[in-house]
Amino acid sequence: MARSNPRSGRRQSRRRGSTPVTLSHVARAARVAASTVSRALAGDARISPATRRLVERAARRLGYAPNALARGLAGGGADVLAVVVPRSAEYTFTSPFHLAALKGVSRVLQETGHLLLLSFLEDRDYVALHRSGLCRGVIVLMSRVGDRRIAALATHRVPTVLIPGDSSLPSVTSLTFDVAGGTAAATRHLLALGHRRIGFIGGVPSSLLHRDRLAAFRRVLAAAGVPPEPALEAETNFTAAEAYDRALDLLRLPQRPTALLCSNDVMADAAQAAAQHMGFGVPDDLSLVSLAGLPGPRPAAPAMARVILDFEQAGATAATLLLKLVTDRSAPAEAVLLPAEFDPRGSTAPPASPPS
Amino acid sequence: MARSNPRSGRRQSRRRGSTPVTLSHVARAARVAASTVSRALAGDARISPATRRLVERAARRLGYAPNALARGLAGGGADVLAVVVPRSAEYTFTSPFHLAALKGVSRVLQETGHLLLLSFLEDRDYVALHRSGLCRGVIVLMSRVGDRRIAALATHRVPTVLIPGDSSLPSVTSLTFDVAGGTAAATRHLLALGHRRIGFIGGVPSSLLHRDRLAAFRRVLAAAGVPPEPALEAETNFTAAEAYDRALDLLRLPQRPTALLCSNDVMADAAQAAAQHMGFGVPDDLSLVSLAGLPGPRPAAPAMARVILDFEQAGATAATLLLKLVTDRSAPAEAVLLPAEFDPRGSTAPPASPPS
DNA sequence: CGTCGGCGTGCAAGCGCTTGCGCAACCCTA
DNA sequence: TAGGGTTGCGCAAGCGCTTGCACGCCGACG
Repeated sequence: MARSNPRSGRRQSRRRGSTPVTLSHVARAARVAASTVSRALAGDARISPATRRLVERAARRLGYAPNALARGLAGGGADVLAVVVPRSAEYTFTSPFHLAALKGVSRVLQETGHLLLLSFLEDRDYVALHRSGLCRGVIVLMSRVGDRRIAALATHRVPTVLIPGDSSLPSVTSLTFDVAGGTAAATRHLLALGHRRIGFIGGVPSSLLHRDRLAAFRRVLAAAGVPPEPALEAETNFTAAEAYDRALDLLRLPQRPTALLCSNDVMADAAQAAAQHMGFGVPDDLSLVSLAGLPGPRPAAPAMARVILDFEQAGATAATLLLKLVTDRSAPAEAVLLPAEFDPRGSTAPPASPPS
Repeated sequence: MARSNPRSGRRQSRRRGSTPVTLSHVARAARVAASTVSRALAGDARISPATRRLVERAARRLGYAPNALARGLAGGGADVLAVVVPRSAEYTFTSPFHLAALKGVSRVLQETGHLLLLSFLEDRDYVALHRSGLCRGVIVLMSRVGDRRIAALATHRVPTVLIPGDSSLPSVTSLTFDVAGGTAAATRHLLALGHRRIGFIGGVPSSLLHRDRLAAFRRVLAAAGVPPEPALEAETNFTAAEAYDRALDLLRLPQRPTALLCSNDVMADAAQAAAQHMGFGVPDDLSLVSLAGLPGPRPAAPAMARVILDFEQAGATAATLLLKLVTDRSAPAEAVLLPAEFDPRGSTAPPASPPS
């Protein structure tokens, strides 16, 4: 052990070897106690400026890198936040929405000098992840309703932020898009254009966003006196392929819908392809609305009418909120509602045959 | 401290509170020593099956979750591998190639029960990341030539895998696509079709892949007796926007190229758009080749002739190699060469005006 | 001139875990 | 029944760091 001989340790101060430089090495080099080094590097006000400079120079000279494990063990934890996505890595790294959220989170973490732990938990326990000490808090992206692991996070008081939130877990800080409002606006827009037979191509029933959208859709129709028609409501696994098939199904109905509400851009594009396949033009023969699109221009033509969801901003805000939760464990849970504005564009028009 | 009173601790075994359950809690519950619990849970052969079962049941009953920090401090380190990308999170989460590699890495890590630490290091020290103990090894994605931080990883003996490799660092395990071979094949293909004025829209000069491509391009041209023409070689920052502009520049040349080699699919698509903008059809007026495409079908028409780079496979292999390096620190560095096959498709044709 | 506050440092106790070593108790053989 | 070798477990030391507390030094006060 080099450590057994302080003198030799100091002598080879400029070594580029692989011997890990620890606090005590710095302490010996600076001729102070390890605790003084720890405090000096942490910016403790009790350490005199002279000593601090001494320590800092010694640390730099030796190439000291603090051991996050030890620091975490002794103190609060490492400067790491986790993002868990209850979907496969394959899907996560493909979904524009997940990616946008990850961008936002990453941006904030980088600005604040934190590291990102990414986990695609399909089996692992969320609480164990935090218990392991590897991260100080977790952001859960697109959790499913009734996921017991999320509830466990709450009972174990793990700093957590949900995107979107789960109304059955009010004690957990969450960011939720007002998809109900956006969907309602989109539905009203179609009603105002004269549509009465409106199809709804949703996602999986356990999706929080799907639930909110479907409820809003039904509510607005009911308020307008349009009788509910289950045959016009379809479920998918949020993929383009299934959206395509369901769109085909709906368009082949004896009384086909004159407008289609799709869960997101990817699915709306698929529905448009399906319509095209059947010889229907958008928006002349069929109005199309995407209930989730990222901000910014999209190349497709005609410009799709969409509800805009800024997932990147949501990710950034989530990270900021989590950072606050982590530093102040007693901070109250918040439930932030993010806007989901409907942006009507070229893909909608009055139905071809005017309503009777 | 609940710990001060073992009895009360055992009594509330089924508590859902937030008191962290430690090894010693399990030890008391199982009436054995902490070391025995540690060994039993680690699968040490010295522990009798009976004791092991006892310990396992106690651990499960208490909801014990090992502390990765402590484990890492005492033993080798946490089960975490890091992927560092020397680009912004913004870019990384947008580039299909980076995402594909991340998919591959994630898949392997999930299968082996490891966690993924993601870092977009623009300033931070790579070595410090490892010294911090937070990860056992790092995968560097798309590093630039001469990045001193990569060299530092080697001198500090940090388990590292590079995608792609850097030939100036033979001691670091790396995965490199044979882009030279792919580029050469593509260039020869164009030459065989009769093209003599071939444009090259590359990336940044510090990119390893860019260098290999450009060198191979020049080499093949020289071997065919085509005189070098610097005006036909363009540099970009790998974005569609710059590729579009450079393509426009090249196509406006008095003696415009009859074929274009683009660094990747995104840039080739942009070049096609530029050609279209100028009224040139592909492949009739202009042959187009992408020097980097992911496997699998692409929607664009005509099907782009491409050099296929399976980044997802590369990511998976990198993770596997890194895992090996981590467990066996004395394992020799490997330099794996991945295929980069040229797949000629509809976007190339003989030049409109036959060569003189 | 003796004593009382700071102020700046050092000491030592842990954080939760792994692991080398020692020590019983056991079974087998002679 | 006594010797040896296993087998199964506990003890305690440490991994590198933070932090409560004690202590020595200084000037300032009475």
